[in-house]
Amino acid sequence: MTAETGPGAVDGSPERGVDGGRGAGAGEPEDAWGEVTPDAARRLLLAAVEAFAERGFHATTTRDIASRAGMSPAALYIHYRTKEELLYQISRVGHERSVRILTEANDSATNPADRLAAAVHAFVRWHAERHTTARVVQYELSALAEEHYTEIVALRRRSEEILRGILEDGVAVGEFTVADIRGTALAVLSLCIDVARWFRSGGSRTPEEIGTLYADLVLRMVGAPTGARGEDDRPERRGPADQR
Amino acid sequence: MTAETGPGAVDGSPERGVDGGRGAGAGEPEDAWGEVTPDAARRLLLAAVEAFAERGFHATTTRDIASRAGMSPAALYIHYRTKEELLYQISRVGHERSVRILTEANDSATNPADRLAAAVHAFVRWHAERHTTARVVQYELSALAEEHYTEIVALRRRSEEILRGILEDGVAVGEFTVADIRGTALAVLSLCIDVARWFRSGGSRTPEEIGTLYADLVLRMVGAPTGARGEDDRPERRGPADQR
DNA sequence: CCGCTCCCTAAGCGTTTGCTCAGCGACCGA
DNA sequence: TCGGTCGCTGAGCAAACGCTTAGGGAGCGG
Repeated sequence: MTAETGPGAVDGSPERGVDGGRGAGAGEPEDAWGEVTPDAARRLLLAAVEAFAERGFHATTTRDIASRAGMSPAALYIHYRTKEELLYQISRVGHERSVRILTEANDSATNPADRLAAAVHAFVRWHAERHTTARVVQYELSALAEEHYTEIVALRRRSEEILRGILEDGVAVGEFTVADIRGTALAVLSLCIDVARWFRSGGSRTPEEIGTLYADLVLRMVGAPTGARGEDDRPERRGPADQR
Repeated sequence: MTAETGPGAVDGSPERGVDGGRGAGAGEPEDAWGEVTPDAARRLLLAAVEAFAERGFHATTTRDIASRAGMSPAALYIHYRTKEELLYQISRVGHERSVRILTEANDSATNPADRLAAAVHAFVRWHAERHTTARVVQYELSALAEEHYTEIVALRRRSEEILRGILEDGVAVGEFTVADIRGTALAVLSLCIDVARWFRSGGSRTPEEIGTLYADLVLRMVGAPTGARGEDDRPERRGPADQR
């Protein structure tokens, strides 16, 4: 009666929630969480992301989240059953987004080198652009409840499999030279994820630039000929998504 | 009176504390913190490392730390003034160790490729071998008090400078091909550090193996010819920089 | 106008938190 | 034998925590 499963839009059918239907076309909402239905629930989610990223889940109080959203502490519990559910929604949506980014990049080309470059570029760019969200998504997993944790871990395994698949294909067709495919895939993923830890908005590099740098570094890591691909970075063009 | 600055051995002269005098020779104590003087203080430090690594600083209670060390909650405050001071000691000793590992590796050879390989190998190996400690050292910084935080950040900058220095030398003598030295140095450091996040003791790879893998990956990232693998030509063969 | 629903708040619940303090037993030089 | 120090404990304090509950006011169909 009070709050059965949190906000309807986020907890609804698997494809509803934040990122509508592959709206990559034109002006999609700048910040994620753009379509969480009760407006107050969206503000609370956004406030929680900021607070969790800044101080960590355990150091964040429900009073802090509520006041950032301009509400009383009790208002939180109208939209979410617990503080942990807030983290779970953030984590779930973020991981689904990660998997989708990798999947789309993987489908954007046929030869492994282009697929790998596109995947790393898009993945790294997301971690830099949305580093606040990504920090929570990637580094607060251990605060999830047991059931939620296992669900999220399954999504993470999907990401790892996609990346490993690209490396396997690349080795198979002779584009890559990799001795330890599984270890290298893990290292690449780790390299990309850690961007969320150190990236700051005021820095000298844009997310786009870091994406390009990292795509090049990773191609070198797998022994792909690097000089060949000059400016082939248009698997999907995007708007000027530079601000939140 | 009660506890002025914590345990004397840790807070003593800069070179005392945990890792005595370059005991690289034979059977040095397996765990770090081997020489923290009051035995109870060492047990508390060890307990804190475990607890912080497992649940994070904020989710760890002083009662949990004390009970892991087999003591009452009050005993903690005989050796440390606050819970944060425990974290500070762990962080400081860990970062000093990091800088020393990088410094020694940097001095272990003359040509940049060997220096880079040795640095990455040793740094990664430490993060895997002592992943419990390293996890606290690398991922709980934000819980430090302001004054302690700035002190630690200075140590981290030292690490970054050492690595950037190697890359600059390598580019200068033509061993490396790196467009963005600063960005690449950051990426390499990030790659190594993140080992502490995902490494588990039961895994299929030993710290030694991961160190070797990562040294190879990083040499590729900087465009250095990798001597060991495959049929690549050999400009200068690398010494046996495998041991430590 | 009524009466219902939906959001929201003020107040506060029971618990846990970091930390304190009086005191006690073991040890030790005299 | 004795007084003093050291390391530690049992009990507990004030504050902060996650979360609950009773109730109020704006909007709206009738």
